[in-house]
Amino acid sequence: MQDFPLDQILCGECIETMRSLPDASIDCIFADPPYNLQLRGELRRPDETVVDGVDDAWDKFADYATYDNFTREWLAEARRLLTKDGTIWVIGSYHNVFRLGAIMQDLGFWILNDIVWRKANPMPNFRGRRFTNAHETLIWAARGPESKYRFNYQAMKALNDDMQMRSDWYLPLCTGNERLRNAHGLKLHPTQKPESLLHRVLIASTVVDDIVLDPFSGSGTTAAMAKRLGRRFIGIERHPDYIEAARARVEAETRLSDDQLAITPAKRELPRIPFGSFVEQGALPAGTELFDRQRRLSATVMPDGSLVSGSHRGSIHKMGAILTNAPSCNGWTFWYFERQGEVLQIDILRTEQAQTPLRNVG
Amino acid sequence: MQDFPLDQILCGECIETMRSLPDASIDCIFADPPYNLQLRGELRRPDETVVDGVDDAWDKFADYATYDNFTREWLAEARRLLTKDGTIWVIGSYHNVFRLGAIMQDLGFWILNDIVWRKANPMPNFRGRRFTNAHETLIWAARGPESKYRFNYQAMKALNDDMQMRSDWYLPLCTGNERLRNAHGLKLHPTQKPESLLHRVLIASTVVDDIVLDPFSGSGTTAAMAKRLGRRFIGIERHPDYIEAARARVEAETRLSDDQLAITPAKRELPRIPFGSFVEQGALPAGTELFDRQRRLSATVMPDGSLVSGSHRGSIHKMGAILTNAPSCNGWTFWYFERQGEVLQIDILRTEQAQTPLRNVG
DNA sequence: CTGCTCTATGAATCGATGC
DNA sequence: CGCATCGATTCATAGAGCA
Repeated sequence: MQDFPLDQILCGECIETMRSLPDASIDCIFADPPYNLQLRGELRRPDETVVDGVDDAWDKFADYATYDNFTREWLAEARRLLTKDGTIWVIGSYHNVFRLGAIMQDLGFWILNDIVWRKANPMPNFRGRRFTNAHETLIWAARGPESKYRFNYQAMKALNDDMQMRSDWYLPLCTGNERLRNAHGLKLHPTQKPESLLHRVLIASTVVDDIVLDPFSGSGTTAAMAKRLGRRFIGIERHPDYIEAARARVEAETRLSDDQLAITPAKRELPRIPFGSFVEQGALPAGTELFDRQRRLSATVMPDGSLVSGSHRGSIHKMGAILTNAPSCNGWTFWYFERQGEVLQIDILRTEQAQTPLRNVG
Repeated sequence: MQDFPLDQILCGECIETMRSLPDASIDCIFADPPYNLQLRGELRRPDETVVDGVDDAWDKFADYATYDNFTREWLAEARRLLTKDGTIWVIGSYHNVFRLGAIMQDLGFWILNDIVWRKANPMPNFRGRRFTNAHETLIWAARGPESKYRFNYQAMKALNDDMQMRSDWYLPLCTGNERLRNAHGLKLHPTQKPESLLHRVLIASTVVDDIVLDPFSGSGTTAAMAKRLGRRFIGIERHPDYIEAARARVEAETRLSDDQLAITPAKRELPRIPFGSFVEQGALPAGTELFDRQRRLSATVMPDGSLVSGSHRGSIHKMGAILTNAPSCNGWTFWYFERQGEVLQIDILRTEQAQTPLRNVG
């Protein structure tokens, strides 16, 4: 893989260029494919040619078929490039998103969420004939149903005032200084995506040094945000104007420092501390009584870190499950103990330990 | 058309029963087809209670192809039944909505909007493995690109405090007293839709006496709201329990008077929470009498959130101004209503709401 | 009646690791 | 691969119950 084109915007056709990359080499894909259907009363094929004289149903179907074939081809390549546990984001509007989603399912992708980007400042509907088209849809999918995909749950929660991030995101359009412009001061690219959108996508589904591919790179928002957030990137784009602007944009971008890149870690990724170590260290000596929140159940701590209650003996988890007749139980949050007259959840021991330098484990 | 089954819930299979109806006989269709959820195991909340998921036989399909065939068949029938200028609403989630949309396009439907129903109180993601699935999608489509479809633009604008109604709608789930229950106090139907959703759909895309078809009638929300709003309806349902409950529900429903049903071109006004959203959600239902502090003036609430008094019609602000001969008026503090024998300023609705933010924007 | 706490529940594709 | 074990994880509402 010595010639793997990392941190570059490649010039070429999307499908052809993807074919030059090896299997299972990409951690995450963000794709903003052409919509190009039924705009301004004329239909366009993905290659930008105009479909003429289409007002019967057959021609329309023929045109959908052309779009579908193109879509199936690039999505199949995308799936080949993804690692086993990789995920893909595809953005679209009602013109094309239903075709995208159906083809993704047919190819074996496993949809995880559909995300609604609610635009803070959408263009109004000037003729008053429809609802203001105030959103676009992102499809987030794993390579397949068995993928152990990455989702930085705690980071998303932190981004949303410590509440679960929902599937509807309220973000402004890309305007003002963020919008790339040509020499005439006109917008360089018709559909430049806001950096905030890519920020959330990358923070949610990738980690530092992951490789991110954008097969329709355009103005380079994905590449720029990947660089800023310490991810590696590959962009594919065929228009020289866009490539030139995107390369300059990436060049001007600065990678944040490692400190700045740290996100709220998932608890399951923190070092595991066995309950027994607190018994060993005397924080919770053998013989201590534990009880549940309502103080209806109790158990005694044994020297090996197991609990005993009546004729039952087992781990903090197993004993919680047995005594409540539940299939499973998180003992850390189920059991309480008393310290200096205060009733405390045993999970507090792990929290306290994480803050003190005294660490024999992990 | 003498045997045309108006204002009835028909018992039968969806496709077969639709075949018995004549071409071009329906003005508007609302369809809530099976979602093909593909749930695998049991899901528990963090407190170990079990989530009552959708495990009914009607939602199980062998594979995508089977689901697609079913979808293509009923949608083809739906298109045959629609008048030339008729429109259809189809609701779904990411499990099925992409297949619905693509097949609709293939059949010749012309998508007008995709509407996002943002749920005010969705079920959280209990395992922290995805974004909270906090919305469902409605596809609104005309029979074809040449349809001169109906869109009550001014009514929608009036419902949204005189700003264009956007494609993202924020509405609560169907819970509490609105939810139909069986003899055991359990929910009768696993997916009963809120009345506020159908209220907005019908006010947006139909007029009084239009014929509305719901091929998956279920608990009868479409039929009930059609009756209340003076539309004619046909429901199709195959489960006897649902039919029985829906018929009783429709029977108990009252049609609003013609005065209350006239929707209007409204004028201007601004603020944060649209007055109309309280009408939609039933906090201040259409037909409610409002009056001023001294109870000298009064006006009636219309389904689109406007007020009518004598020959005057307008927003809560405009009507306050007109009736007092003032240049302007803050309708929120001018109008009062009665609730459980208590006289309350309508502004209290916003105060109550502030604790549970209900807005279409922001 | 009031105000507070407690409980129930909603269209849900909802583990990871080690033996 | 199967199986056992560890242990991570929830938000908005409505309504009941209680003081």
